[in-house]
Amino acid sequence: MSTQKYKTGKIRERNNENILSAAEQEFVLHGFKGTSMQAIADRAGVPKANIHYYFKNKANLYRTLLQNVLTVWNEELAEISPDSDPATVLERFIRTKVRLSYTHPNASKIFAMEIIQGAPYLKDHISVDMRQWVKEKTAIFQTWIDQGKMRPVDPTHLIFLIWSSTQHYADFETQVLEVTNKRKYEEEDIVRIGDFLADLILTGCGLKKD
Amino acid sequence: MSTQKYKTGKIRERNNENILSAAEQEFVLHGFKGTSMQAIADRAGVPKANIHYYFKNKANLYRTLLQNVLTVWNEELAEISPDSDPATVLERFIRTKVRLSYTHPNASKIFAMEIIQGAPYLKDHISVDMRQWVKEKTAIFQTWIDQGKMRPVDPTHLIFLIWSSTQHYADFETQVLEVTNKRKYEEEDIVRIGDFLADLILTGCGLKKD
DNA sequence: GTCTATATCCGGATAGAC
DNA sequence: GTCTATCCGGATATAGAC
Repeated sequence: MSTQKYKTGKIRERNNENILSAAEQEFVLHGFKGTSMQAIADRAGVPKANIHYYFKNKANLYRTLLQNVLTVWNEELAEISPDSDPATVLERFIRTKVRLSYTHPNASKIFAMEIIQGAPYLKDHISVDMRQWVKEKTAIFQTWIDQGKMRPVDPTHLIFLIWSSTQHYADFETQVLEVTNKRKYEEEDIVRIGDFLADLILTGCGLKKD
Repeated sequence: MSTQKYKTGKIRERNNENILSAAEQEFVLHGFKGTSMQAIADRAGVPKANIHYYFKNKANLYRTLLQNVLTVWNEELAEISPDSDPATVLERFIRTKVRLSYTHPNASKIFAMEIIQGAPYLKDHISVDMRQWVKEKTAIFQTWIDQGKMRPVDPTHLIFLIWSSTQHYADFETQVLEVTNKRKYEEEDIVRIGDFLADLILTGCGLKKD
């Protein structure tokens, strides 16, 4: 800082972003242990030693990325109130998660691999924050069920269903694109996926007219 | 073979199984690149050099495991005929996949990580066999829709929904157990999950009475 | 703050004794 | 067929010149 030669850390900021972006891609491709600092450095276009200077070590860099994932998801997922209309809330929830799979596929993939491998860096977050989040949301779903506003489906598994079916389009992108013979998702694909999932799940919950 | 000292490869067979089982666990925990042959050897209780003697190299061992996954899935997933009852077929498909997530969680996890990382070893299988499998099944779903036997939902995305929602209980086992505050799945959990998914998806497809 | 050079250790794979 | 010893490239991390 005292010897800062450039205008207010602009270079540092850019380097930071480059490194985080490069790390994200490498961690998706090879997992935490399988990713080398050298590969991240090469992709980011900086010397390997700089990454250690910025992030201390590999685990710290990885934790920063995981934290970013959780932040994005928290910011985008609107609040749910028991007074809201169930169909509206569920549909917006589903469509938001589908869109996040489209806009932040790597975030979803890193999170998925972390969980699959036993959540060594996220176990605390899951057993505290995430459990609390699910508890609050299922309570609201349950009041709707008690009021006869929706079919009596298990609220916890409903959340798992929405999580899994939406994140699938990010995590299993390769499989989806190969099976449907596409090169990449288009805006219209995302709309159609949202249409399909909202329609089927809302119908399954007894929240559709027809 | 010529210098075989033990009864007809019994030891070799046991070693093979030990190595495969150990490798499965290590690959789930650390991914392909992140897994070391030494760790597999330690877990299997054999010298590292033996694994190279049995499987030549790491990629070969990994490919063997992937092949086992595909074999298990193919064996267990019953055939679907257009003359069958849609509700019966879909419910059996869902419950079979839920049970496979319970009985073979590591198989599902290795497959999931392989796909998330871009399917470097399975791309061919996906773009040929899997695409063909989906093509056949969606054609059958479509005839049911044309005959008015089920609601007009997109058959391809219906398959993705069933895949994602069922495999979720294997791949995201850690998250599901932490959120629901359980130590491990019990037989009754599997039945309840099957009940929930069959009920919601069949209702969503218009295949339920009430 | 940045980057080169290096220390130290671990990776996959194999040679060769048994 | 089994296992010890070893090769050698690549891993994380840091020391120290600039």
